Amino acid sequence: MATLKEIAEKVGKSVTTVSRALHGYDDVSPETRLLVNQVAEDLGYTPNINALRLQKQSTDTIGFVIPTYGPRFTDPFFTEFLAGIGNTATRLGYDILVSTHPIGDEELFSYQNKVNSYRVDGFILVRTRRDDARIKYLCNINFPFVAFGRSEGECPYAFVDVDNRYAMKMIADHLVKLGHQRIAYISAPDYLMFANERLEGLQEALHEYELSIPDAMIRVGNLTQMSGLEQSEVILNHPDPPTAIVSCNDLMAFGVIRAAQKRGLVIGKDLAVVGYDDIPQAEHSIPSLTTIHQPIYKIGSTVCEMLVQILRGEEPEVRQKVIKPTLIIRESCGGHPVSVLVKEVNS
Amino acid sequence: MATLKEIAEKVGKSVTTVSRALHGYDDVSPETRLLVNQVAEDLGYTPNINALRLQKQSTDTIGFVIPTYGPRFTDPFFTEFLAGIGNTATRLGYDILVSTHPIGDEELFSYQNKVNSYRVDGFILVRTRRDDARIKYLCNINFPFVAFGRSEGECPYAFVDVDNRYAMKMIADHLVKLGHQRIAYISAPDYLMFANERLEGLQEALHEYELSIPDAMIRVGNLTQMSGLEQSEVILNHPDPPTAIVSCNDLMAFGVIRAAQKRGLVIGKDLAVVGYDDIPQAEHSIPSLTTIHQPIYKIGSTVCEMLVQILRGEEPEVRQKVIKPTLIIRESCGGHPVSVLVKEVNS
DNA sequence: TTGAAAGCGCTAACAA
DNA sequence: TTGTTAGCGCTTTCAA
Repeated sequence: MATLKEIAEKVGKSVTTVSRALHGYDDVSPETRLLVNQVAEDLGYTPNINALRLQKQSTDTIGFVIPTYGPRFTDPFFTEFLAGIGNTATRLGYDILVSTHPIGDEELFSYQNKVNSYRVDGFILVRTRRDDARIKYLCNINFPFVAFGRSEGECPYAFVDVDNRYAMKMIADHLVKLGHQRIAYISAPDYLMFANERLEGLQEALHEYELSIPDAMIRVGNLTQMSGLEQSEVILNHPDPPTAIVSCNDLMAFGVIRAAQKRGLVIGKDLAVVGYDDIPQAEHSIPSLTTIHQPIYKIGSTVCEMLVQILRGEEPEVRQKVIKPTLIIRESCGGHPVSVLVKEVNS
Repeated sequence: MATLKEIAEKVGKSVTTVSRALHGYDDVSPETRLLVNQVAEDLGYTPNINALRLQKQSTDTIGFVIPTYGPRFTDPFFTEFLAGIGNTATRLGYDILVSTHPIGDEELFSYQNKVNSYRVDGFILVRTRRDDARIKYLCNINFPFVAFGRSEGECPYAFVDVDNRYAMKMIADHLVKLGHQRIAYISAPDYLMFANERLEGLQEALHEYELSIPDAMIRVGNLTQMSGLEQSEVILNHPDPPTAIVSCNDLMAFGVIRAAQKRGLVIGKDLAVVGYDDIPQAEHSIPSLTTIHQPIYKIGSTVCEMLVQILRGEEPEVRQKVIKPTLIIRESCGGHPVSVLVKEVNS
């Protein structure tokens, strides 16, 4: 409740002097400074953030619009990412203004509104699209942002991304080494940049082995477990079913496992399954899931740091970071661990 | 970039008149109003939110501090809850200021800081504690908030809660009906209000059947899958192990399942497992999990609505809502569904 | 070493 | 129907 004015009155000095004393300027007498600090302390003075913001025309706030798919929205990705940017933002003195918006045309309003009303100084973007209206808009008006993920188009914006092609190459190597030739893939909608990259990456990697994925073995899901289940059923119903199914995220991979188990297939023996994300339950499921690990928390934290650097006018050394993910080999593709486990479970 | 002043200059009127025209006051000539609106439109005028906030001394912003347990933080609860409050807040014209903070003493600073610097008009609290410093603080300074969950202490604050005792009664009834007598429980730290209520609820319900849980059969986990696994191992190593294990959340229940399967127990036959939360994978896991369903999205939405009502000075009809959850019976406790499934899987 | 004045963008009481 | 004035809380230039 305390304001500079109140302190000024108590101290018998002007508001200006109080302000300067509090900021440690050296053109204030030691006694005044001491007194001012004392009184400010007593009154529990904290600057009014809105006055500050109005005055300096910036908000020290970062916008983060979470793209949702529906009310039942629980992708574990977001909490971990949010923790990454949240903790970092707090550390650097920034607030995070979060809102949620279903993917779609009016999603952009959510950004425009925040820009126009001076609510935020910059944005963090996730789930980039190949043709991304958000990126185009922000680039156009030259508004600061950092994205997790690349996009098509020529705007040279700052981003952190995971090397999806490299990841798919590791998966392909692994599966081929295990003897798989008929491999299916469950992708996500084509407009999502990562879905596209992963699909292409897998195809290219298999191409090196003179293998390819038949069109019928490529299905598109919506990233939920349910949809992984549905799409893998289509695949498994095929007259010439695959021996391995790669999914572009873990949630759908669990759907695949569920579908396969439903029809009596033993994962790791009759069918190999690979996911992508390494969400916590990937480690503890039965069977545990072979998948690609991305350091989500770290990525969130890095993206946030880069943005703050940009906001502060310190151009970051690297504006485009590409991180190599790791392949985590567990039980769902077979090999030694699985056969052991299967015996245990069925005994 | 446009301000009232600019519009005023373009139109040749005063700032005041422009302001009034834009707000639809009726003491502005129709021509002026039309012109002003026209120019405002052309210039893409949006009010400067910080000026507005400074002027009316409120922020239309709701604070939400997510209590975290560590960097790897992916409780699906939070995204769903966040979607609930986020969508509702947007609809009602409020912003959500999110921050994350590890549970602990300095968690309170995060609240005090936001209050003192006028960053938010009110808070939404989750994961209430029996002795909750946040609640005490906010009650003390009479700052608006609504919580998901009750607390001990005499402050009559507004909350939404799930009837935990009722939920545990349903679980007890179900298990006893299936013939279980030796039941174990994996709880969460005692300071968490819900953990305490659920434990007491289960004990009371079993008491009606003249049953009780031996001390050795009550273990405390930290809500993660890993910890469910660890605690259930202790329980299962007991010379006289239980036939059913109830966990106070789904994540730990999955840990229990994992531990049991590791030692060759068939869930639903050798051991019944019950969770709490009904997170998405509860439905799709193998075996699927019998658990308590709470409408998290709806609760988030309701909590947000109540808070906005309070902020607007409209006292909500009910300040303390208690919701009855539902028991979702699936495969993990056995009965018909499981035996069928087990055959399928093992065939 | 200090203070007066102006200004950030907006609203509102009051006067004309 | 419109404009002047003051004020929200703060920083900063300029003058004393």
